[in-house]
Amino acid sequence: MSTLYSRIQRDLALSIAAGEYAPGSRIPSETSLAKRFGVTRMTVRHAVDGLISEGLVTRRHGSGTYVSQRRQAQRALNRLSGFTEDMRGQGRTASASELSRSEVEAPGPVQDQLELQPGAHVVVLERLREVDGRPVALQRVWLPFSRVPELARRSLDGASLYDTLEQEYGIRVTTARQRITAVGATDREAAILAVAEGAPLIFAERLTRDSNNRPVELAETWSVPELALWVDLRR
Amino acid sequence: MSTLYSRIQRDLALSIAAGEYAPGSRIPSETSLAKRFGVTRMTVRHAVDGLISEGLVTRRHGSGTYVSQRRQAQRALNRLSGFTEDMRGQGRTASASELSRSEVEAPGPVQDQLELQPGAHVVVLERLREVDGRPVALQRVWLPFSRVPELARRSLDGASLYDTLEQEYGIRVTTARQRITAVGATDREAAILAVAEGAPLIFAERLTRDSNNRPVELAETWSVPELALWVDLRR
DNA sequence: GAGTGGTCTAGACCACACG
DNA sequence: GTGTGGTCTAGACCACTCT
Repeated sequence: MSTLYSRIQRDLALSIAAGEYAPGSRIPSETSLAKRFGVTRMTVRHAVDGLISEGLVTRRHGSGTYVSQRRQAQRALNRLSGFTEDMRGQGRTASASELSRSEVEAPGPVQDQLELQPGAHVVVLERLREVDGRPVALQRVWLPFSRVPELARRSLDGASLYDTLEQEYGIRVTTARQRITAVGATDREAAILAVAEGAPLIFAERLTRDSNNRPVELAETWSVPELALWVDLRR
Repeated sequence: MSTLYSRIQRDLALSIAAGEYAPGSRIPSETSLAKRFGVTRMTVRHAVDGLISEGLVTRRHGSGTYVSQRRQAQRALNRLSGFTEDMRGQGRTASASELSRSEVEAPGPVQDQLELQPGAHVVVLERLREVDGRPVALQRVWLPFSRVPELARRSLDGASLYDTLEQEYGIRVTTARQRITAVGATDREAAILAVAEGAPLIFAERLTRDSNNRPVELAETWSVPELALWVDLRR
């Protein structure tokens, strides 16, 4: 983790967040950054590549590398990342509180998507996500009980789910397929997220897989519209 | 365009498409590919980086680089493509009818996003998208008038906007940033899309750029929830 | 012309997976 | 241990932008 390029990437990201490099302005050239950090230009390029995939800067051939315009709190879709990680990258404070935690027999659709045997059990977590103190998303996560039995009992307490999966179970999530649509808030969702009943919400359903391509997690997320998603596309 | 890495990337992509490297199997190591193509490993890595962002392969540290499963679907989903093209890829019949077409002074936010001078004019197109005969999306597109003056007068008549831009104006769209959220239908949107007023809609705002990174098109799309979006993610 | 990013070389050592 | 990808060096030349 503590590679040179990732530290340079973080340093630059912090400078941008601190306003040292303003939106629309040019960051120092790759050559000068290489000199400043005492590395080669290739290493600086690797770091800047990371900033680009974060959406923080864009390159212009022959001209320079420019800080992107300020965005609202948004979730990047290009990378599979945890919620907390995402918000931190945008200079925001994210927290999570656990609403419920249980172990149940997998409902049909969940069983299908997680590729479980009939009757298999799942751990169900419900978490409320907050950004800068305001509730922004309600999340329901289904995990195969056989792979993470302890999670049925122990609270995550705001810890990153992906970190926990990796550190305690050796499960590394690598890919996901996400479906995104719009729904009207039910009375329960409205109450939890402090919006009107029927108000539009972003609904995302994500099936995450590990490095062996086995399903790890089915996550359903209801987000307020302010927490827009964004994605960069190439032709 | 004919850089070494892009040719190697294309060669490998063709080999995968031809089934020479089957899904789930390992492609040759970077060292051996470097030898085969007569380049350094860094150049091969650049090519493989491209295959990864296309979703064609995944790397596993210490193990190898493997051809992804479900590759056709991934390609279609993570690529910048037109609406008609998108629907065709899902086996559906898409059509478009033009609701309005005009030339106006760019409103402030549009001017900002398209990076226009104050007072610059834009062409505004409104189209209704239909799939299998049902209205599914209302689209409003803003284009800099100075770049596509004739579009203010001539109907597209269902022709692909991207094809028209490329063939008649030599503008090749290459990248886009898309923001996705949920909104409630206004009375006009409700009437056009045949949903209730206030019903949840998917709202996507897309800024498309050409190969010089200059803004080409700002597109706003209101879609019915049935027209969900799919995205594949990698960590 | 000067400065910027885009590509590429020819090596090196490290971290990880697997038999 | 061997082979794989991950990182990094110290240069070089080219393509593009801006003035």
